[in-house]
Amino acid sequence: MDKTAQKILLKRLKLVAEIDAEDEADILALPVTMREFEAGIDIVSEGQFVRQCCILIDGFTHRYRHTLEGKRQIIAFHVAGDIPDLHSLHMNYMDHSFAATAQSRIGFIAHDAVWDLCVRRPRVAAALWRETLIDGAIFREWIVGLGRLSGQSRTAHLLCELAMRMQAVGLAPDHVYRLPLTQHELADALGLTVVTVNRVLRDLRIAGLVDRERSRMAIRDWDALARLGEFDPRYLHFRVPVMMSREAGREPG
Amino acid sequence: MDKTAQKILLKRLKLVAEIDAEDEADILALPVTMREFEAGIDIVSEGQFVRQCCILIDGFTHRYRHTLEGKRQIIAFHVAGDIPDLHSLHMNYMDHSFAATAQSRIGFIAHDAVWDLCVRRPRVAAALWRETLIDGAIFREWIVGLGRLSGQSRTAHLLCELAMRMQAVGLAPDHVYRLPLTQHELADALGLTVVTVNRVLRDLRIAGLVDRERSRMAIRDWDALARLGEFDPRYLHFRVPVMMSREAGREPG
DNA sequence: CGTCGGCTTGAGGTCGGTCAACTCATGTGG
DNA sequence: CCACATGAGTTGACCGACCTCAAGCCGACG
Repeated sequence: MDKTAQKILLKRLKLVAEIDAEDEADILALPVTMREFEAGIDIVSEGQFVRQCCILIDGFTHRYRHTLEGKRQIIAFHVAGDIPDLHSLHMNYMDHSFAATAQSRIGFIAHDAVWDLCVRRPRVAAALWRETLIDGAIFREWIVGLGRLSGQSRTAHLLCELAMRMQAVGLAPDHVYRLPLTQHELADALGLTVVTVNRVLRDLRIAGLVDRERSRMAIRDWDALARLGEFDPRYLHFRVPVMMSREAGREPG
Repeated sequence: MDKTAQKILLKRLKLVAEIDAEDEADILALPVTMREFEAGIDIVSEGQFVRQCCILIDGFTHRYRHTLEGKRQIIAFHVAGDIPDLHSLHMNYMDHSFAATAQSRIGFIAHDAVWDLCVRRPRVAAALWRETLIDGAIFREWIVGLGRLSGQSRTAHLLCELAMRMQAVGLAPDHVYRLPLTQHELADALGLTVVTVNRVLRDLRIAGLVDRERSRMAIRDWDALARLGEFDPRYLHFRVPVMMSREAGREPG
């Protein structure tokens, strides 16, 4: 049996906490059901009561809500290894929706199995708890951005955040990564409109900070972009600091 | 020895999870150190590495960050019973500050003691985890508001949220509660300026929705305010639904 | 009784929204 | 192979919610 999902989960949990051999065995033994979702499809919808968690194997997903006026606000983006609805383990009413941004493979793990694991392996429980706390730390950062930063800065911040999170799972070599988002989706995450996002991206491109074509995003001047976005990666609470400035990140030799 | 802090914690945890007699005994046995803080004083500051959690006994506190421009964004408000920095149990680097809005009594509990409790009492660990998840759910709600609602709606939403959270701990009878916030602090929470907040509050008062004088906040028309703020309390994930509309909330007889 | 912090209000500016048109790449069917 | 539709991106013109600046007000307090 293919253990892709379990291995990705394991790798992620090792990134946020200490995991020993016994923990590892139990994680690898988790029963996971795989499913594929096309872009734009809801994986879990607001209002549902769920009995399983999702782990993103590959692809790109987001969480969102609509206002009564029909405006959409994207609350979070998720990349491979993320467990976007882990919170449902404790609050199984979904107060927002979770959808595939691009085609995505999702592993489903029954809450019962996760509970069981948490009871037997407190260290894993701690790691999962920590995962949800990092989720929360990212929310806080978005609040600061939405409340007090300009559209430009917010955009810069988001691009830095995604670059760093993708780099952590090996998906953003040289600050180049696949960002399968329309400008409309970016706008709904940044609290802006498509028109503004378009202009912001144009300005960032002209200033030589980023270079975007199709779903490929390239950060050309990390330091400048991070400065503009007031990006301080410590809020991501990686166990091992990740260096991103131009000078760093190259293997010695 | 006075067990005020432990009792408040116990009451709160019972609100979010099932707690049995043994759990209760261990919670009441937690060592807590009390301290008083004046309004405006940092209880924990950004950048610190902390080794204890805080529980708010009484008063009013908030969490905040500053942008490089010096603008402040308030990330959360906290009322009696809240554990504002519970996340520090797993991520002891503080990525934001935590301060007393009004004079407040705070109980400090060493992380070690909480860890110990979590290991011995998985049910309590689950309750605490759940607490942090509700914190996160509130962040999500704020993101939606900051990104996609008007200043008016955001303000209405915040006033509803605080009313309901205070009602849950018995501090908002008849939708009247103590809100010891300056308009400046409200503005920094809502992503607005003092001037705008002033005008929004005036309009809400004129429309007969709220009535505010000094630090006393009275919601006059809950239904209208909730509608304006698109306030759906399910995101607070109370175990027992709280009814707030005009018709409800009165004791029968 | 003067000062200070918070509240209130007016006048004018701006960032980002709205509306609308055009381009461009992709895909589909005749 | 072209006609056409579709969806994303791009740009201009105008508008409005909210910001900035500034002044006056009021109660608390020394």
